[in-house]
Amino acid sequence: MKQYHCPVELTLDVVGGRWRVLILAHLKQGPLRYGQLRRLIPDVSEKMLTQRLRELEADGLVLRDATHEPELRTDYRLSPEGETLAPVLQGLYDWGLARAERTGVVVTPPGD
Amino acid sequence: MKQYHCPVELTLDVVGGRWRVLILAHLKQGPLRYGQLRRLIPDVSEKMLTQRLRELEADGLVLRDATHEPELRTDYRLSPEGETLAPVLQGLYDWGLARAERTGVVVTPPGD
DNA sequence: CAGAATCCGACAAGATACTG
DNA sequence: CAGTATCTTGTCGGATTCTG
Repeated sequence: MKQYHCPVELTLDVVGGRWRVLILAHLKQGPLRYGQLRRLIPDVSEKMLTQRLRELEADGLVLRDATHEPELRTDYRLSPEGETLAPVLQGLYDWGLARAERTGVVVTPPGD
Repeated sequence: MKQYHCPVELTLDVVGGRWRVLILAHLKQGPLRYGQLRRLIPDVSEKMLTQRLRELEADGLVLRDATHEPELRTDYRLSPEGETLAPVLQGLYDWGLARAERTGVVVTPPGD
C-alpha cells in the first residue's frame, strides 16, 4: 500500500516514467498497432513497449484487441478512462512545443 | 545532443522523474523554503530535494534567493518560465484528484 | 507481425553522517 | 536551517535471442 500525499503523485504513478506518457500521447490521436507505435517512438525497445503497454492495460487506460485472422494484428487505443487524460497530454504536448521554440530546440518527427 | 521526436519528450526532460513535478506543483502555490518543501514532500531525501532543485534552477524554472541575515534562510519560487507550466501542473493535479475519487484511493496531506 | 525470456549495465534514489 | 559528501541499493531500460 502506497501513501499519497498529493494528487499529483497519483497521476505520476500512471503517466510517470519515460515511455508511458509518450505512448498515451500517440494513442490519443487514434488507435495504433504495435509496429506503428514502435515507429512513432523509435527509441523504445520492444521489451519496454510491451511492458509499458501491459501496465497501461492493467491500469485501465489502454484497451487492446488482437486478432489472428487473417493474420496476427493488434490494435491499442485509449479506454474511456484513458480519454480523460487527453487534456493533460495536450498540455504536456503544447508546453513542450512552446519550450522548444523558446529554447531553439528542434523536434524531428519520425517521418521516415 | 539529444534527438526529440515528439514535443512531449521535451516536457518530460524538464518535469520527468519522480520529484521534479512534485516540487514544481508545490512551488506553484507560492514561494517555499527548503524545510517547508521537505515537509510537504515527506518521502524525498535531502539529497534528492537539493539535487532536483539545482536542476530546476539550471533549467530556468525555479529561482532561489538565500539570505544569511539575520539567519540562514532560502526561498524557492517559480521563475516566469516556470509559471508557464502552471496549467500543466494544474492538469496533473486535477486528474490525480479525479482518479483518486474514481478508484477510491485516499490522499493524505502531510498535515501531521 | 507481435510478442516472451533472459541477462546485464547505468543511473535514480535511499541511508547515513557531517558542515557553516 | 539549509545544505554537502559518500556509500549502497533498486529500478529502469538496453541488447539479444527465441516463438506462434
